[in-house]
Amino acid sequence: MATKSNSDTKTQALNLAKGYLQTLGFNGFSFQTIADALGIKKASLHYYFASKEEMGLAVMEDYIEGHKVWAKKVHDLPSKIKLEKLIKGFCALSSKKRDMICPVGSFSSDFNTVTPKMKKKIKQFHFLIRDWLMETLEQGKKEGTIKRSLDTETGADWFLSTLQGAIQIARLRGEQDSLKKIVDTMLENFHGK
Amino acid sequence: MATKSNSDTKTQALNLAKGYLQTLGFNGFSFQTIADALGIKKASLHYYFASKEEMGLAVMEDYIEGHKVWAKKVHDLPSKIKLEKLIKGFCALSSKKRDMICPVGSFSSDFNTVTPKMKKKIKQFHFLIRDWLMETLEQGKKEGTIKRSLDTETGADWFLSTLQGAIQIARLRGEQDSLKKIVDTMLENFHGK
DNA sequence: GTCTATAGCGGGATAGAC
DNA sequence: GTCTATCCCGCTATAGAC
Repeated sequence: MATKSNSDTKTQALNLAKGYLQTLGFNGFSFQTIADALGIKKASLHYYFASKEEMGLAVMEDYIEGHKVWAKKVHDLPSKIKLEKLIKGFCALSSKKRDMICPVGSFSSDFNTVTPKMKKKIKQFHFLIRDWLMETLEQGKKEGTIKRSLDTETGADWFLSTLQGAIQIARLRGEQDSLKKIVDTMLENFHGK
Repeated sequence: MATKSNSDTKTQALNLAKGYLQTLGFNGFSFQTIADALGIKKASLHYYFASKEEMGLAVMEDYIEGHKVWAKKVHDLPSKIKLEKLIKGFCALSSKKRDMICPVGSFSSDFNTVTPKMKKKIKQFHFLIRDWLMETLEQGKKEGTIKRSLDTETGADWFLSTLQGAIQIARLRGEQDSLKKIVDTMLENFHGK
């Protein structure tokens, strides 16, 4: 309560939007959905967000800022721990009854239906994570926990593809065991001399 | 023209639906979209498909039958070639201007918005491919092209996750180089003693 | 800041003529 | 088999009262 209230309507709406985005996709929820959850009328939401696109952009911006804050927090940790923490974040999404997928992945099918501005923001978030992953893999190579033979760029892309795909497949199946096994196997393959 | 015409309206509609599914997602196209492409009215499509759900089910059934036919065709080939052919199929989706993603992946964000029957069909298709992959990895182990140390189940899941994620990321970025590099790196990791 | 009311569109779906 | 016409619904968005 020192800085910003977490319970003001705009913040609540934003958080609800993030949840719905990751469970139903951007086209799977509406102002009505959020308004119902908040107990207000959908027209009232336009006071905070002029359009759904604007809300979508705010949501993506929130993810971007969130990652930046998180990245600072883990900055001094060893690569191995950082990667584990990133994965834990992904796995938490799909755990028991949350039924969420990765924000970037949630746009996978809707991607061709959103505005150019939205596309740009989604890409921006994707590349932010990718850059962080590349740095972290480089760090791991220096620390001797990541194979030097693994190309950093391809490694980061493979890592992201695997996580994004595995979390979707886990939800499709309604289980999380596969996700954990895939991730463990991937890490074993990335680790080494 | 011996068996079934490929140009009858129902078949054309089905093929259009498959294309739109993989580019726009299931909720991203409508009867109107297909009707426009065919040059008929949307009401006429209800003559072939009672509902959109029924059309969706027919689309998934078509993928399932298509895979079964394909699997028979490649049945006697070595594992290594089979895997390459499967991957080639995936990569062809995203190549130049097709802009498609994998059918299963196209439901990733829409999954929680479709009917139980649809969910079941999507799962059925997913497990069909997965079973085929597991068999093919086993075959590869016998033929000495796939590492024996790789758990078959986890390997198949990892393979699928990677492909599904990588093709989505390639489309997001508007390039295909990453997809090729990821796939090559994955195959290198799967191959071995 | 939240409301009611309404406009305009596009979706799925049906009835019935041709 | 394809058409017109129509229905009902949910969506985004706006205007203006409170």
